[in-house]
Amino acid sequence: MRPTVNDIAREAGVSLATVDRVLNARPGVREKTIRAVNDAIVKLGYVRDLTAANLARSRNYRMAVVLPDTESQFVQTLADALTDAGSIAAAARMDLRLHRFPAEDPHALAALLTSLPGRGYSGVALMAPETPILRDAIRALRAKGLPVVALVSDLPNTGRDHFIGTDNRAAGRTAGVLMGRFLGPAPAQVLVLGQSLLARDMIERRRGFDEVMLRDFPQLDVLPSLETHGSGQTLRQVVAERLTNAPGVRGIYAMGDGHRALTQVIDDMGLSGKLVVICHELTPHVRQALEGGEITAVITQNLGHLARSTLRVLRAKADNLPLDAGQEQIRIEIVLRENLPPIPDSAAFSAAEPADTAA
Amino acid sequence: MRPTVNDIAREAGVSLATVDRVLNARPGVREKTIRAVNDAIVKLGYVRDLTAANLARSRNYRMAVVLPDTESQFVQTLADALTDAGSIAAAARMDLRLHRFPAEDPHALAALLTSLPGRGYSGVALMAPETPILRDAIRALRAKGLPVVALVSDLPNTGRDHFIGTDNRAAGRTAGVLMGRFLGPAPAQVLVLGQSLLARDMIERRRGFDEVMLRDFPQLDVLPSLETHGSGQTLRQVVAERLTNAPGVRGIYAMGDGHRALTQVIDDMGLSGKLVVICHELTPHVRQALEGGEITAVITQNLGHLARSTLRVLRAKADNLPLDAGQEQIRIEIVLRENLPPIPDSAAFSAAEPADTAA
DNA sequence: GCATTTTTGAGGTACGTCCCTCATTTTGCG
DNA sequence: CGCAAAATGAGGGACGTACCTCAAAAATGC
Repeated sequence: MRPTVNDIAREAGVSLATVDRVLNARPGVREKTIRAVNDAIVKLGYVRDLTAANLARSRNYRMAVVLPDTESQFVQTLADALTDAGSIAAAARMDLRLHRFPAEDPHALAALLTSLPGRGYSGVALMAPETPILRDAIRALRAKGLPVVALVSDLPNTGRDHFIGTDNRAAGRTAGVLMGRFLGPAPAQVLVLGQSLLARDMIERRRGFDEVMLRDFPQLDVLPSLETHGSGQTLRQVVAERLTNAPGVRGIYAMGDGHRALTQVIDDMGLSGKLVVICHELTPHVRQALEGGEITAVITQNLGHLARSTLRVLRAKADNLPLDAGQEQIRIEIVLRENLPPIPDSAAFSAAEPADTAA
Repeated sequence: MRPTVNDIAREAGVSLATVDRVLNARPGVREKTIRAVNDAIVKLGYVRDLTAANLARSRNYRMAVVLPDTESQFVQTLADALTDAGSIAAAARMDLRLHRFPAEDPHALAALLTSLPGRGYSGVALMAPETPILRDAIRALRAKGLPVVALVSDLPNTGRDHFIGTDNRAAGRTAGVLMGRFLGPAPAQVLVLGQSLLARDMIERRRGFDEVMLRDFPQLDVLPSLETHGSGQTLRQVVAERLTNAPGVRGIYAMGDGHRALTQVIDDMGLSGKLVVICHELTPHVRQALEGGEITAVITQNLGHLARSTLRVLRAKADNLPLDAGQEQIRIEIVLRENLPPIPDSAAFSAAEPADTAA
């Protein structure tokens, strides 16, 4: 049998109340007694039973997730992943609520954030570009005791409690190595596409990409970024024009969104499989293009993992508990057609229990 | 407030006892009543509180993890990851125990497995090569109600409940694409190294590798596998000999263990950075060789994830609950120097609580 | 309509921890 | 030494579910 608080009390020769005081860091216990209790804890190998602790606390975790209302597949996929993770975590007292804000309206975002503390939330996860208004709003949240977690794109100067996502500079470097090695030793030109919504991400990726290209692949000529501003129309035009006028282009690095339009141009020009195309984020479109050969490699992050990590981190922060750093690290994944993860069958339950509606 | 069983009872117009019978699939309830209760559950959005349920069940999960006693860094790293995950899961009533068996002795393994049911275990995770004796031992375990989970290397014909690891064939294919694309269009020879401990893995990797090489990179000449039998000595000799006698070798695919010896040969011959070297499993040595340039790319799986997944799956199987397929899927990861994940600082706690010895 | 079986209700205890109150003992200080 | 303050003990209710027993009610068969 596992030792319980009662065993600790007996072992330490103190009362249950004292053990409790020590365990929960309540005041009014002598240093010496604290030591005696801790010794007993170590000696018996006591581990606090989290299920019982959580029950007793009867704590609820209402968390807000705030995302831009962009209709991009990436944000949509992320939202889905978060919703999924949330519905599973509901069994552990989590109550995750998604909020969207107008992508280009920092004031609306700030207003939304300001309204959260009054609504019973005990944590916020947020994906948004960093602005001065946002910085203030986040500081205000934290001043009210709400932990704030940055999602996907870091907000380093806001004092956020944690960042959940990949190192975009390293992701750019990874894209660079793949581009360089896939293109081989012959001279060639590389097209870089970006938008500007999450400017920080784009800048960091570009920086990492250039870093590697300059250092390791001098034979490759990386053209200046083309801004697409999230418009498929613009992207198609710009890319078609470049590919026609610059026949030396053999690689495309798509840092941002708009993969659908990109795939289309490549198909239209009959270039599928003839270019090295590297992009970010494994959305359904990208998956298809990877299988179809329009896209060569994808640098991505596991959104399911990111979503679950978000919930765990929010909870740990709300309880002021330590994190398992290894588990919360979001990896930079490289996906080729050959290691495309199978689509997990969402109905792939392996249980045999009949009345599992509530389980 | 979240609805509880009491709310369900009131809503359905039945007693608490009946709700309990329905929730836990106990007999003696009319079809009609079951429906009424389930309707109330849906209507109120009731979700069983797992923390309370587990507490009430006061169920303990003593699980056995059985690994070969190979002193390879991979197995050692895996064991460490499992131990780490186990100590964290202890707070959730998990009691993970590691067992080692003599790598080449299926009888000893079978004896070990047979001894488990009598020792209070409620699940087994196992990494071992498939043999007829093992098949029988696993069947016996399952007949006694112990779920059996295969680790790293699948045991498809044993009736194991679940497999936790990567698709080795796909991993081999991935290695193949990288090798092919990294080597470029010029003809070259590729050396393949393997051992034989976990024969199934090696065969599958080789098959996947060849599949891609034949189909996509006909200019590359893949030499027959060299067996190293896990001996660094042998590996060094064999590889040195081949590299000297076959000057066309520009790539090495190391399917199995022995990275330390491999790195050494490459360094000794002054070939660091001049060959495309692809291997499996990101152990500390491999990480170092990746940074040093002796190894170009690593196909790996996240052992931390694998370990945590193992615990979750064992627990779910023990409780006969459904799995979250997406979360339990172990991905085939490609690691280059540029996306080498930082070593998670194991002391990177972000809590501020003082008396956290027991938390 | 009666006996029998099946279904339902009522109530209680347990799980391990949290958190509260009130009394009692010990300690520190003048 | 005496008094106030600090430390500790004793006890109990709560969290939400599981699981048990026994009695009562309802459905079923004849």
